[in-house]
Amino acid sequence: MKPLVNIVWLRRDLRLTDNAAMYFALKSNRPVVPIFIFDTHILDKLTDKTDKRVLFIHQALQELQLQLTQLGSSLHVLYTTPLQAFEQLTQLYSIEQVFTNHDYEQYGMDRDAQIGNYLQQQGIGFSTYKDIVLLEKEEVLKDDGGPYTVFTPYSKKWRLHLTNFHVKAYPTERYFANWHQQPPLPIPELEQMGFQNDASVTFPTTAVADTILQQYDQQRDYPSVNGTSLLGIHLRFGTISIRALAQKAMKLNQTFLNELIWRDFYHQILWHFPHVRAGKAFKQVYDSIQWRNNEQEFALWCAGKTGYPIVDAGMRQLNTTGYMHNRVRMIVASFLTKHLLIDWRWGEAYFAQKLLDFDFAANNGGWQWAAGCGCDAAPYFRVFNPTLQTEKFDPQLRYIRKWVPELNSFDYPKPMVVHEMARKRALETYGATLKP
DNA sequence: ACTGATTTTTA
DNA sequence: AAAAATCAG
Repeated sequence: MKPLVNIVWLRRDLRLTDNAAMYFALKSNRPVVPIFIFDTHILDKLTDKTDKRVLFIHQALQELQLQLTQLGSSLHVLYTTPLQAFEQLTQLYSIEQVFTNHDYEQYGMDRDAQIGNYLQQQGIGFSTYKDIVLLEKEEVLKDDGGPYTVFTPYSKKWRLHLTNFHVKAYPTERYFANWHQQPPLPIPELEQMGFQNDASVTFPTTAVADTILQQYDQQRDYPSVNGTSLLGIHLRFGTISIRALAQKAMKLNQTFLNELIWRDFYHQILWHFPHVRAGKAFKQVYDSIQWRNNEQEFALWCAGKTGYPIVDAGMRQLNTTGYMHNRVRMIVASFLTKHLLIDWRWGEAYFAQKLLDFDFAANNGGWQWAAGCGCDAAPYFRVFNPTLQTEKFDPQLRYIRKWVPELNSFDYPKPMVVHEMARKRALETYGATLKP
C-alpha cells in the first residue's frame, strides 16, 4: 500500500524555516515528503564539472537531510528530469497535492506549467506560493494598473505597500510533526552526476555582521573594502529567507533595503515582460545595434587581459572566486558593451557561467542596464571611463593590486583599445541605430 | 445582548 | 493590510 502524502518540492528555497510552500504543505492534512530534483536539463548544460554551485546545493541538501533525519523524516532527492521524477514519485507515494514556490524564469515557468499539467492529469493538486521575493507580480502596480518600468517610483510604491506582515516568518516549525516519517534516503553523490567534489571550497556564511549592513551605504562602492553582504549565493538558493534579511535591512540600512527592492523590481520585470524572459532587450530597438562581436577581444575580456587594470582586476576576481564586486560588475559590463561593442548577452552568459550568486533576473537586469537597452537604464551615450572609475572607487589601487600584481611590470598588457577612440566608436555605432 | 474600539491573528 | 477575536461600556 503506497503511503498517502503531500509533497513539498524544494528548488530555490533550501531551508526548513520560513518557507511559504513548506508551511502550507505542513499545514495540510497529510504527511509531507520533501523532495529535491537534480534536474538533468540544467545539469547537462553545465560544462564545468567542478561547478561550485552544484557543490553548494549538494552541501545544502546534506544539511537539510541532517535536520530532517532528526525529525524522523527524509529528504527524497532525485536525479533525472522533473517529469520523470514525478512519474517515479507517483509509483512510490499516493500523492494528493504538490506544494512549491514560484519561479519567475522562463525555464522554470515552462517546467512548472508542464508539471502542473501532468499532475492534474493524475488527479494531483499543484499549489505554488510567493517565497523568494518580498512583493511579486501584480502586488506593486502603477495607479493606471500597469507595471512599473522605472525603479524609483516602483520603490516608493513598494515601500508604501510593504507591511510588517510581509516580512514575518512562516512558522513552519509549528507543524514539524507532520513530516512523513521514514528512514533517511541516500542523496546522489556528486561523482554519480558527473561533478567533482572539493572539500577545500568554502562559501560565504549566512551570518552577516550587523556592522556590514549598518555601513553598507558608505562602503558598498569600494571594491577593496569588505563592505558588501556576500549573501547573493544564499538568496540564490534560499539558504536564507528574504523576509528575515528584509527585517534586518529595515532596521539597519535603507540603502541595503533598496538593493532588495531592486531584486524584486527585476523579478517583476521578468514576470510582466515575456520578451525579457526570453532573452530580448527590454527596449527592442537595441537588438538592431551592429555589435562588433570580436571573439579574440571577448577572450581577452574574459581572461582579464584588456590592459585596463580595473576591468582586468574584476574579471580575475570573477574567474578565481566566482564573485565580483558589484561596482566593478558595472565597469566591466560597460567596457564590454561600449568599448568593445560586444553583445551584452555574451557578457551575461559569461557571468551566468561564473558567478556563484548568479540570478537570471538580477544579472539580466544589470547587463541590460549597462548596455543601455534595459528598463530604467543608463542612457546609451554614457560610457564609463575606466580611469575615472578607478580614481573614484579604488584611488589607492588596493583592489587592482590585489588582482593585478604585475600592474607596473612589462608583463602587463597595453590597453587593447584607446578609451577616446572606443568611446567615439560606441557613440557612433549606438547612434546609428538609436538616433531619431 | 449589542456596538464600536482595540488587540491579536492571519498567509 | 485585512480579518478575526476580544474588550469596554
